[in-house]
Amino acid sequence: MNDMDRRSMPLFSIGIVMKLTELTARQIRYYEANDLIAPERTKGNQRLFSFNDVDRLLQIKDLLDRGLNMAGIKLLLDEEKKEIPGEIPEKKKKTPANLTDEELRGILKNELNEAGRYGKASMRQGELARFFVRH
DNA sequence: ATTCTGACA
DNA sequence: TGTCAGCA
Repeated sequence: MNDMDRRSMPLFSIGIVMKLTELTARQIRYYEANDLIAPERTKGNQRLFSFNDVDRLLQIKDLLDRGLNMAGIKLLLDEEKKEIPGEIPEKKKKTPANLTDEELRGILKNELNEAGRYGKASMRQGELARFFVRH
């Protein structure tokens, strides 16, 4: 079994994850409800989180502190997820946590334009921005 | 003792 | 997001 498999192995109860991330059970469940994480379940329906889930939660916590709301975080995480599966990150690929607030704004702006081309086309740029980012 | 879902004086 | 209820 390789390291990647280990990182996705279901190991921790929500109680342990709470201590590891300093997030409340309410928050953790809320993020799952919004598809930011997808922890496994035990026979008894209890959540089992992997190292990846914990990292993801820490990432979410950081993004939240930096002003992003659920929608904005989902956009970033979804993109990051579709980048990693492909090639091997040669150098130091930038994860949302490594981005400066300005870079973050830049990326979000592009995401906004993209989103604008689809479902949210009716919303004006400004409104869309406020929909994803606060400040 | 823990966690889960649903709901809101 | 907190918190309480009623289960498993």
